[in-house]
Amino acid sequence: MPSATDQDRIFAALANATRRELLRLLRDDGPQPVRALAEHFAMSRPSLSEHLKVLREAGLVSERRVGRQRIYRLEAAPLCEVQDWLGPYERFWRAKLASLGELLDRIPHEEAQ
Amino acid sequence: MPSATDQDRIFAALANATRRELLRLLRDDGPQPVRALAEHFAMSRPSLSEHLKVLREAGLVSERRVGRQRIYRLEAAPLCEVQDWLGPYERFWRAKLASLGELLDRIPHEEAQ
DNA sequence: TTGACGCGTAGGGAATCTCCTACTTATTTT
DNA sequence: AAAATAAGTAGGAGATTCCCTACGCGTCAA
Repeated sequence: MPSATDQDRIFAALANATRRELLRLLRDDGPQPVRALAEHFAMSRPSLSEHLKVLREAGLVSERRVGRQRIYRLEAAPLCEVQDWLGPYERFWRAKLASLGELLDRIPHEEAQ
Repeated sequence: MPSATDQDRIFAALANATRRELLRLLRDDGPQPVRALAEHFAMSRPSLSEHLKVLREAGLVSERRVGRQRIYRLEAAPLCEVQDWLGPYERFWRAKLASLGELLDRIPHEEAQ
């Protein structure tokens, strides 16, 4: 493949449970150095560094150096792009949920008889 | 790896431009047999079949046999799950866009001077 | 029934992913 | 200055991805 698009990089970054958990930690606990993040994983620290690199290259986190630490911070902008991509599909699952709703509405009626 | 979760399968399925384009075609042009889908790609048809398999295993498409054709249809429910996953991040990019908005609001003022 | 069609599966090759254990670099502490 | 700390990089093993060609299976047409 010639070159990955931004979208490719974003979706690929999200396609891994460790990386999604990293994003969640940065969201819920705020910016943190690598060491603090690493405490939540069984994985080796260098492996985690590489996951952070993937997130960085997708624009999902940013890094700022403080002494010998590197504080990682969540950058949610690329997720906005995911949201936008999702938009045109929304009516499809709304349609599904609506017809499920109708179905569920009918059950109590029948039980009431 | 022990076993991929539903989320893993969904995000991984979306992490490929060909598969996202397949979903778009099914969304915009409705349910279609493989042959019709294949016309939009330079790729070999068997390769496309495998992409469809990945989408099927993620629950993003369903298949129904009609004669010797298999009609694929978009199933958007898993995308609803993506939407839900995105929810807790929303306030982060809203915050970013808001402060960008303030910044942009200021420019015309300064130019008006 | 023979051949063409629509589609999936098998098997394989190149590239990429995900993990590891060293090792390097930069900074802080003693 | 030496040791310790924080984190990235190098290199490699094993699994997975993504593409291909060849082939098998079921269905329809001649």
